[in-house]
Amino acid sequence: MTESPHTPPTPETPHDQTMHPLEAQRRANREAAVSAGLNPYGVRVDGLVTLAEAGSRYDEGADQDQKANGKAEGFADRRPVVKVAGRVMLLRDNGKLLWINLRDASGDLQVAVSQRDCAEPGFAIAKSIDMGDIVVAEGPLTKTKTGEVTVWATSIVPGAKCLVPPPEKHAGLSDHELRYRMRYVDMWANPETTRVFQLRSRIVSLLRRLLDGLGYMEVETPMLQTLAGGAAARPFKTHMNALDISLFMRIAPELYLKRLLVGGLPRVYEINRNFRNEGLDARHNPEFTMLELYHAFGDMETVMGVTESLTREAAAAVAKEQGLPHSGAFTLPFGELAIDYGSPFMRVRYGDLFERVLGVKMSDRGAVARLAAEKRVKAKDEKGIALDHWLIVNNLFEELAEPTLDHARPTFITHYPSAISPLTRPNREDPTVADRADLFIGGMEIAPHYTELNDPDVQASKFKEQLAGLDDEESTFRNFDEDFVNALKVGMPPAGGMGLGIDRLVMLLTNQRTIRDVVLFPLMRPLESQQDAPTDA
RNA sequence: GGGAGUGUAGCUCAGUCGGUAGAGCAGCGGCCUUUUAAGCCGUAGGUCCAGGGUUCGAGUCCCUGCGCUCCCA
Repeated sequence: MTESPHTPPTPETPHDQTMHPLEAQRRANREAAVSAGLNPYGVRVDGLVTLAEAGSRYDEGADQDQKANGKAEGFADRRPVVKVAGRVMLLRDNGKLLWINLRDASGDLQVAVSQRDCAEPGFAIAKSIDMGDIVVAEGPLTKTKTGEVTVWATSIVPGAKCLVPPPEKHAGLSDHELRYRMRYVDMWANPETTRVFQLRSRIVSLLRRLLDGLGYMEVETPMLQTLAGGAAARPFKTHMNALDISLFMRIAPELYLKRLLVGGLPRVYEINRNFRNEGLDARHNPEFTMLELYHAFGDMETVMGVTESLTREAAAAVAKEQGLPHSGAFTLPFGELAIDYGSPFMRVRYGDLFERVLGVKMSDRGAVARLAAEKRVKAKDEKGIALDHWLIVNNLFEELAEPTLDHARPTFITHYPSAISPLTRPNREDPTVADRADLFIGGMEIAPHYTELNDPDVQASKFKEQLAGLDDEESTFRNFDEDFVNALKVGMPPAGGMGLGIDRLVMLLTNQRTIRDVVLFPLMRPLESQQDAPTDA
């Protein structure tokens, strides 16, 4: 990669040999603060208000009064005085009057620095400011003749020097790679980025508040696990020196949360990171956030109700925040869709949808085989061996039936075939279908729901079946969880369980098309200069 | 894993048929006390992702690799 101010210097490339001229210039400009006796990196400042708050304190009457009578003998200026800090986004230097547009996480505000009204060294500091610097300004609020609320500075002090040239001032930072690698620039160059993460934070705290109100207790279970259970995914493996054992980053908290039901907690949830050592695309980041919850003496229906109300409440909060309708059949935009979160979520049985779209019963082996051939849906594995009937059914379902769902209506698909839900409890009335329901919104799978298996003997045999089907590679990280089966032997109450993908939910509610836009620091391939030296392990 | 696109100044982007590397913003030197992407005059800034090939000549064409983006599995 070519040398640029955006390439962090490494020990092997000292500053003085690689410094970009634009950085050198900014270092020189930094000296203005030093020679004025100020620290270019600032000091503690008390009494700051956000830029949005400062702007809202503008007093029209006091401003008019000042403009009319300001020069009169003994006139008292009643304009509110504010102290603000922000990053310099725009800078217009008219010689003896400078216009500075500041930005913070709350918004933007203009500051005027007049040689006549700003005490030294403030004016000298203002003259040395570079775009991207953080400055602190204080002064009364006024409106310019074009009507813009402005802090008329009586003092300016440095907050922090920006030695790296900021992005272009109108086009901003649009290069996706740079945006993700330098989120700390993206966040102020593109205020929309900060807004998404503010919403994400509010959504997650609302979910916690709602769950707490419903009597669920938040818990934290191991992220480092000796067995990577609870889902079918490849784990990240690490090593613990003290005990000289292998550990896995968890792929799901499920088996620990269920142990807590055995321990007597009636309703538990965890909102935390899972890690899966798999692909990386618009909907997958190797670490992602999941809300997983369990409800003792509930079932699939119980937790479906919880998911529906959590989703609706979160959507309503986002809609309200944006000044959109948030009751009745209200919607939020997602790409081209207007997703209806207000109406009751749709429900469709897997088998009914299959039959309606494909015209044959999923249990009709002959018809399914003919249909797979006709529709050219995968019916053989890599070795050319015919797939199991139910796998063909699922391929047909995922390719042809699932896409026909109305993406603008959140929909639960229920009654999955037991044959493709190996770890799930079979339905009491019809054991060929499983007590499992998946919520789909906007074409994305958001949350699976289960009536949990709590018979230790059934669980043990399902573990064994699963292990028998593993290839050599899978066998290296999957194992029989004796202790979990032992917990079930102690006795787990019947329960409903649910797992809600927080990143995908946030994507939907904030109208972002990729998971990288809702994860603050998405995983990126490291730059060569930032790679760790190879280790022995 | 497959396909498509893309990589040029700090940033955002042009670069025609293969013929001297371009613009805007940012920067630097001036002027300017009500600007809104301020304006005006002047000025500097390049490993065209990397390596190889074709050619008198490659940012441009070909090959290989790498990064990133999008789509598909």
